[in-house]
Amino acid sequence: MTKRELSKSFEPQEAEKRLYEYWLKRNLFHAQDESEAKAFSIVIPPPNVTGMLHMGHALNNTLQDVIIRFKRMQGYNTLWMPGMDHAGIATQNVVEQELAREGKSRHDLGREKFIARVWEWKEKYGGVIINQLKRLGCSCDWDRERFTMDEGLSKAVREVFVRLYNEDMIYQGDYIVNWCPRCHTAISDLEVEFKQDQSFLWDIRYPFADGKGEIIVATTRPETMLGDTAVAVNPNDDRYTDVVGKYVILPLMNKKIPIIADDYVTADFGSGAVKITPGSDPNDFAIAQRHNLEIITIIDGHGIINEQGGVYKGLDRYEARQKVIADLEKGKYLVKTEPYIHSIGQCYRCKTDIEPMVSKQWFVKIKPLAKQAIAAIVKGKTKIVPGTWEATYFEWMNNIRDWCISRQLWWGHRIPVWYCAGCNKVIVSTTDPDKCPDCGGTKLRQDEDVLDTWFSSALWPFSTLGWPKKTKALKTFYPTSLLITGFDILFFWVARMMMMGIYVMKEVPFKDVYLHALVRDEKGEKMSKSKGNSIDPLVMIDKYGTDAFRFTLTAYTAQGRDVRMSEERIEGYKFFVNKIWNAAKLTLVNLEDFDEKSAVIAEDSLPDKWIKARLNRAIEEVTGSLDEYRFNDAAAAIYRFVWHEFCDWYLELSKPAFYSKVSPEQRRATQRTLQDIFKTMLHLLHPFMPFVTEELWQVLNRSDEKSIMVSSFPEANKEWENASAEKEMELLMDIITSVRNIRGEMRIPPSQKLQVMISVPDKEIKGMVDAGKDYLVNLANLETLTAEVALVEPKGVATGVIGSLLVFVPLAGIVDIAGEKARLQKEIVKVKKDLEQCSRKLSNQDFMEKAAAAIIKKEEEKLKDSQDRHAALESAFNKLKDIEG
RNA sequence: AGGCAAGUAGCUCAGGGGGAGAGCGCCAUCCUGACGCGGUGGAUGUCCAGGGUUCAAAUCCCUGCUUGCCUACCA
Repeated sequence: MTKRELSKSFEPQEAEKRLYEYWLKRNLFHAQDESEAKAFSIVIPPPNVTGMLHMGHALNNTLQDVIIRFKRMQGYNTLWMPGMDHAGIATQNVVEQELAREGKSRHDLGREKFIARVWEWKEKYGGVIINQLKRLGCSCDWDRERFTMDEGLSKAVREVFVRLYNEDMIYQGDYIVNWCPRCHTAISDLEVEFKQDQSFLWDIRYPFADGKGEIIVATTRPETMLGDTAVAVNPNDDRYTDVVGKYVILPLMNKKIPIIADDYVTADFGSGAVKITPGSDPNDFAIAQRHNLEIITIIDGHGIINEQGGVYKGLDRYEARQKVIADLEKGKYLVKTEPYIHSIGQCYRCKTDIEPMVSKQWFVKIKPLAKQAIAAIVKGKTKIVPGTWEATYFEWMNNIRDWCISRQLWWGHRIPVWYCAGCNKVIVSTTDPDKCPDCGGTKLRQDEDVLDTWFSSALWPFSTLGWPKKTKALKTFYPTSLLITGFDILFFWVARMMMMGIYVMKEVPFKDVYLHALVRDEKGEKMSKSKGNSIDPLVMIDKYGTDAFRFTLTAYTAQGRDVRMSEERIEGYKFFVNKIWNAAKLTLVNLEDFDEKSAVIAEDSLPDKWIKARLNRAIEEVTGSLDEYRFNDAAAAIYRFVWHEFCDWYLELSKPAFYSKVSPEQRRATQRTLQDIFKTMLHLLHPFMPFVTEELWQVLNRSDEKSIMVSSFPEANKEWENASAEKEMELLMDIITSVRNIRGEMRIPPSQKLQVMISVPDKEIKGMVDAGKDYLVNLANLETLTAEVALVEPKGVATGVIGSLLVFVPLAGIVDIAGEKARLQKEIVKVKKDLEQCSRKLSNQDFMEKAAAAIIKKEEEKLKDSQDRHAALESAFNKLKDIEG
């Protein structure tokens, strides 16, 4: 037998690297395309290729890895599909900035060279996050790693686009879209963030064309008046019924525009009349379509006034505002200016104010897709956890608007549409055409736009598995079992995957969706670089080790709650890792001479039986909690077991088997239990703390298995259930705690061994106490212990009451009567409160008639217990009074 | 403007119709054979407020207050 030793403490930095490589080398993260085992699969929410690991990633991926390792150990053919997202705008920005430092723009390079440059950047710097995920211990099947821009996924994108197009689900048209003047692209409604802005509301006078009177309109964007093509009022607004159909003169532009009536206008806001600028406002655009109004675009893609803006041409939109206001004032058109708070749309990427702009874009008709995606949740084909999110999902899906999928970027999936220069034929094809199918012309021009990054992400659950090829992996792992992601991308991503999955695969993309909360700082504020309150996960990992960090995240993850990360708590769990390590050290020492093969083994001792029963319960709790994605409960259950049951009690209780004289058979029995329990505990801990458990398992393990991560997850063992051992042990623990309490309260030094007497109510209990004598003596630090049925209370003792059992601790020499009286008084007050509460209930007729029988019985037992306790305490108290005289 | 969630120990949070819990912190004590990153013991609560349902409410319902978030955005 080789002697196995552990270093003084666990060294995460060194071990984590070594063990991760060990797993990789043995290919343990790999899932089989085909297997007899049931499949379990998760696709990773692909991080941006430009991304760096932040707390959100750390939480998200820790939770995934916990479930993945749990399922893998349970014997599933487990796939965690990793990969990255090409992040159109973000990545293009990064490379453009790089070019800018060289004094160049992407236009200097041209499209092809620019894209080549982005790929170059990607190879060189992209995907830092993948290595960071490895440091988190993520057991992804890296052999399968995908990228949304790789060949296979690009093919999937084209395939889906063409299918949607052919089925009339994609259309192109001139519509008003959210335009980012800095990114120079359209973005979807979801990509606009609204920010409160302190601004003004300007009232402007529009004189009637016939020279008599005027109409006042209010606006937050005076510069857009240059493109006004109407003024609108509510059709039911009596003040204006006469003027509908008349014309006003648009100030500064000196142009006649009509007054129209539309329900959109609220009569009781402002003057009840609205200027209509279809080219610069989505609502106005809708009105223009209803009324066939002229649509004039006055602001170009850079946010500069164009030739339609007359003398204001060339001015930036904000400069134009100032000049328009000045000119209106000069012309006496400005009625008033009042401070006004309103919200303004900004680009979620660069925070530039959105400029609503009419342009030619591609859209997906979303309603039919949404309908099915709603039905799938209603029917329970996909379950969202926590369920409260389902309402949010329905709300959004029911009010969904067509999805603008074209982006005026270079980096992304170029739209697979070509235009024939010869006959203007529109060719939509999965492969690049070389000639026009109609006229045979070869002068073909591909659409300039690329697709929204989320378009490719929406296909992620099947595109990563090889679709459109009918791969074995697809068959085995689709629909995936679970998706774990933050609620913040419920619409961006989850909803769109649901729609696309159902549309393309005719099956939901995942059975369960677990939405976790955001990670905030201790004060509950969102972590951000600009606020300087963000905690870098990698710094935490360096400082406290991955296991402690992961355990913290898991322990924090209660359903529907934000995670308020505090470094102190991570430190606390580092101590937990250390505790496990030290328990392992003791275990190893105690197992040193363990002759596993020996057939001569005694029956389990009481602590052995007890710890097995407790472990059983812990297994059930951890498994049950993980099955329901109750991560915090799982973490709490295992923490409690390891620290407060195994370490605090079992290791102490088993010491006599190693330090005092017991039979070799008994020693072996305890060694066997110790080994079983410790190993099982490691298995139970592994999904949360992969590294330290592997390290310890390697030392402890004697089987041929390669790694704890492919060994089996514990299952509750019926033979280990033992309610009577739990009860018996509880009695002993109560006695020990009672003695310790007296010792502590009465200031009896720990070094002083005590001679304790116990009065037991009957022979059965006496039997239990006698049987547990060694444990009591050891853990309560006693010199002698005697137990007698109905022992009369001796003089000069402190009394502990456990039901009808009395513990007498002699206050040898240092009879602190006042102290003991105070202690008893405290207890008496407590028990009196219980007593009152209890008897009040039991004397309540309504309670006796209506409460459940079990509750009444419990209440009655409680009463008796309290009465016994009370009597015992009072008697002890009175006896002290007697002594005092 | 609507919607959702939450208000429980000094802090961070579990729990969820019948005896108020954990971790950290705090106090006292202990260099007991793995662990001071430890052991042992202890103190601490108008479970946001008000009303209702119930034999019984921290828990369910209503109202209000506070906070956070989401959706929409009316010039």
